Amino acid sequence: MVSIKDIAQRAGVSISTVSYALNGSSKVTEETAARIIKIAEELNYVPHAAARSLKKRQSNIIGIFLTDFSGNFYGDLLQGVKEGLQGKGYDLIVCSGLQSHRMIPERMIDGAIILDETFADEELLQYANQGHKLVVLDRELIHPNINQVLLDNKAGASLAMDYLLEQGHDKIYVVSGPKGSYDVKQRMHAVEQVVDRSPHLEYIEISGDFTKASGEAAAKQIVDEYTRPVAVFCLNDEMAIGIYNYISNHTSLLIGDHVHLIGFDNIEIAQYVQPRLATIDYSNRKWGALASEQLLKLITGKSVDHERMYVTLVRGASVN
Amino acid sequence: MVSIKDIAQRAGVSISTVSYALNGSSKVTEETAARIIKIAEELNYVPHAAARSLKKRQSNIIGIFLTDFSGNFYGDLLQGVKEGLQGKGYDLIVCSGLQSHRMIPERMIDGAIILDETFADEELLQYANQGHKLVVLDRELIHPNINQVLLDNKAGASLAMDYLLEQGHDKIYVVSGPKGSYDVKQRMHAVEQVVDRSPHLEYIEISGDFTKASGEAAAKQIVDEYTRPVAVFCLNDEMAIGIYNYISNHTSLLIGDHVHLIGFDNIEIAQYVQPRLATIDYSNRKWGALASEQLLKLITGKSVDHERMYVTLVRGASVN
DNA sequence: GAAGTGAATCGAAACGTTTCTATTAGACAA
DNA sequence: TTGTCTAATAGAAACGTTTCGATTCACTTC
Repeated sequence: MVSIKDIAQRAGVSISTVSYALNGSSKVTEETAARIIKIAEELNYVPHAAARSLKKRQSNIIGIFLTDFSGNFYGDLLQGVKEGLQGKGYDLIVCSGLQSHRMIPERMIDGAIILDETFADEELLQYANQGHKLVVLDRELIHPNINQVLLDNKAGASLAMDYLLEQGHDKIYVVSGPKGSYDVKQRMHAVEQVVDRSPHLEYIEISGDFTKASGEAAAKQIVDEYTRPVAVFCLNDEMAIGIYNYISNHTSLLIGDHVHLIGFDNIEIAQYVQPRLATIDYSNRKWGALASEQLLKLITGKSVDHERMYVTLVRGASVN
Repeated sequence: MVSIKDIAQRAGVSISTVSYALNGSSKVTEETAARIIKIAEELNYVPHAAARSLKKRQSNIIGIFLTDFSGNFYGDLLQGVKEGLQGKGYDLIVCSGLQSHRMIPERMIDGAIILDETFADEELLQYANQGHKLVVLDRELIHPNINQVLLDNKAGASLAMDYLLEQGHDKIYVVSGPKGSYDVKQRMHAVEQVVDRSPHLEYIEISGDFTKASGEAAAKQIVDEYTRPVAVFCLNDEMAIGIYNYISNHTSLLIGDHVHLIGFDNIEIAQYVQPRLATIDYSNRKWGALASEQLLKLITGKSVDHERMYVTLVRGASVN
């Protein structure tokens, strides 16, 4: 592999001159610079990322961490992050899995966006204490090196509950999500608030884990207990899809008729199932863009403000 | 940041001893090793990835390159790759965009899986010539440092065409994909073969680019020309979904009735649209696993064989 | 014409590792 | 006692950069 040293030799200059020339420093004459750059191109020179980041103490890479790659969730978010980083001199890498946590302390990346339950709060705080810059999307964490862009979960859950209430229900099944999840806590909290202020309303919590399979399990329970039309609020769309699957494969009940169903996230499938799934919408793309924007501010030492992602109700024939 | 040097100082040994101890070399006494490791833990030591990979000339990271993050395509593939790498000492990063190509020549990764049209063949061959190990999923490329795991596109396209033929069609619209794409060429080639051997069959090519939008545009053309029930083969499901969108929003025609439609890829949405989209199926997860397996073989110098991904027909009410 | 100035270039140290070679100190044999 | 061997440890070079400080040399300036 050709290094700066080879170029120096061929050009008859010192390696420092080559480095300056290649980095566009004004310390070197235009003509020598041009000559050096030409030689570099001829030799097909490419800088060695590890060497450079060892010396410069930065890699110009930022990482986004996801719990897993499957699911219909991430495409637009990643696209948003990528766009937010466009032209800022940073490259994006996507990581998943416990193994990959090491990228942060091993200083392979200059900053991280976290949407990954497999990180513990303490772990993240430790990284932040070591000077790493983080943006968290799935928890609340106060630290000078951490910023957060959170969904307005409470507003979303309230919207969903109110929509079901409009239909005159007095009993609502709520299919929850992973226990530790911040989003779940927030959403459940809002559910309870709605119930508290509605005299004749009760809710039944069915525990889920945000997967389709757990949606199917929930559906089974709901169907087994079925006596009259019911309302169901799934804390995410993925589980709602599971409910569609179960209901249509194992029963003759109809969604939107016997089972009034609303989800959360507005994943793409939501608009293709019959009847259309009512849900809570927000722009994943914007979320990603906001996150990367905040992270760049953190890295460059600019002041940051805690942004919030607003949500809206998407009505659908799965309710009413 | 604490380095090996700090540990050495604190333990009263040389840095080489620390390095040996931390790497589990048998050159150092068990007790000193234990002592050093304890200190390292106390100090919260983490190796500096860049320094290590500069010296060792490898990063223990492999990268997968995708054209873009959006689309309903990649989840399972990535999951498969990740699983294939499990416990092999390599971490996975996902990259997208022209910018990120640099990861390869800058030696940030030890190998790459390519499913990304933004790489030119020559570019990849150049990398291979420089000793980089690659597995390509979207083209045919012969080189000792390149392996390929390709879809059986021809079989898939033939299956799709034959399925439509079974319904008695004598005219088939084929919505194609990006011009340069290997998969598209293969599929179109198979289409032509089927047409050649079927006396009374003609096909009309509509150019597409694998996006939903281009599916909608194709649908418009098909609808404008509509006189009697037609058959449509979309070279991927994404465009087929575009056709669903257009037909249901702008016409009173019915898919499966007036328009017999089949796609390719069996994306998740295909099973939720009404009527179910007929398509060509293969396991993305397996594809990814195979790819990573081949890449590891390439990296460790084992002999490789060119694997192939087989496909099957998924019947659906969108045809017939 | 000597001293000073500034631009261009060079040399060397440093970043944090790994690993080759050298040193040290016991253990053992003669 | 002396020498040899071995196990443990230390020292130093190297990986490919960047960057600080030093050097050179052609010009001014007085």
